[in-house]
Amino acid sequence: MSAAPLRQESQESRDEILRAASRLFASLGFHEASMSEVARQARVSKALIFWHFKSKEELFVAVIKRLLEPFSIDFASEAQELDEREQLKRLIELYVQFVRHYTGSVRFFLTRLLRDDREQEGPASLSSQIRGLYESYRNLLVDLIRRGQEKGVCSRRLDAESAATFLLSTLNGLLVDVLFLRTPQPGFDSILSTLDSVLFAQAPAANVGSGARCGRA
Amino acid sequence: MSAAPLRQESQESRDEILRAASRLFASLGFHEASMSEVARQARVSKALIFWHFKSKEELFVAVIKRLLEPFSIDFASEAQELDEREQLKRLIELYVQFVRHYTGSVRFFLTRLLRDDREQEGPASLSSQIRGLYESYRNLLVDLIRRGQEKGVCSRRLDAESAATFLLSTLNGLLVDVLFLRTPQPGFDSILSTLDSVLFAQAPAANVGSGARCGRA
DNA sequence: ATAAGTACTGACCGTAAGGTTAGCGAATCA
DNA sequence: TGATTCGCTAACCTTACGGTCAGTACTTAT
Repeated sequence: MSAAPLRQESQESRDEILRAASRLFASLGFHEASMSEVARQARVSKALIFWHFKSKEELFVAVIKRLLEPFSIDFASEAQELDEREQLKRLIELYVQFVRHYTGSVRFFLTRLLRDDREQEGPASLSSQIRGLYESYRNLLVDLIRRGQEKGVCSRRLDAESAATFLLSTLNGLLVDVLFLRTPQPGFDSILSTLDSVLFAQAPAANVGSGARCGRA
Repeated sequence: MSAAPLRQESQESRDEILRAASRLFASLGFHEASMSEVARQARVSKALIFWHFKSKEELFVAVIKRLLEPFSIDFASEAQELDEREQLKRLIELYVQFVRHYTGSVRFFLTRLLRDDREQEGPASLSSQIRGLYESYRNLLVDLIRRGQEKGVCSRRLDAESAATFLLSTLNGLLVDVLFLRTPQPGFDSILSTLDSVLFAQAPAANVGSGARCGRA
């Protein structure tokens, strides 16, 4: 917000605050994380937090903004020359990697999505942003599957929309396992290879046999 | 807890409190729901709550206990004479119905699961109870699939464990859709029928059955 | 009748929360 | 060299929380 140039100390303390706040909001949620604790962990006075951010809400928004950054990778631009099947696999891999890498943030976002009822949820709200991100990932999948189907790479048993929904559903189920049940990724590989065979099986599933394994690393 | 017989008034106010508390805990979570608000909504004095339950924590536990009750249906006892395929479909249907019917409670439980870190999580903790419930549902699935495979009703492409994991993963994904993204279950039916064909894979696209339709109004 | 216990309330308490204010030392600008 | 702005803090304010307590009407048991 500040258009004026900041001295370096200011930036440093601001960062320290944001880092502490991220940690606390992520592990405790908005309401249970107190400003005093943020101040303690950032080793600054509580008043300084209110000098940088005019309210707890504003600090929260700043934290969110920071956490959302790594999500904005431009999927589309990467892996342009791969065929549809490989691109699809890459997308799935990205999803899995993302969840594994940013588990804390993802948990945080999910907590927000769970809490935010249909309440006044401005288009700039966190929930909306996350839903938007999710939608664009989904659209990428649909496009890719559709193109794959046109070229005969993907199974045509389902229309592209349904296939994407199914794929996402399974991926989200994986996410639930990791985040909620904390199972040490149990059927990860087998699930992914099953997905693979559902998506790419030309012939009806019965005779896919061994060729469907198409293993991940 | 009170072994002594209660007069009726006592039971009524106790129920009223539990009902208000359920509502508030479910929509706001433990920390944001205040005892004063519970008292207000239950139309009793705050002190009465502390007469019935000796702390907020204890009230919370009582609420949980009550919310968990409907989950303890004995799946195994019902639909005994159906064949494996039908039983499996029934189980899936139960899951879907359950999520739709107890959406509030499920959201509440998920919130808890998200929050409870590896912290002191006694075996009697809510998280453990939920995980236990989930495990028994899963075991039911594995058994059923295994029996189905022995009788040649279920596809043998995956071992029973993997198939159950896959099935659950997809179901949980559905749950994510309903709870987090609040999509008006778009691919519900198509997902279920895809699942069906993966599990039973003899003939593609045998519909998962009228019971699973779960039509929205 | 009376003593004991049940079901309940209004007023109160200590604590911790989010947030404010007055002011201090150091850098910046005139 | 002042005056001003920046980066920061200790102390404080208000509010709302979980929880307590003294007391009161009503029921039951003796």
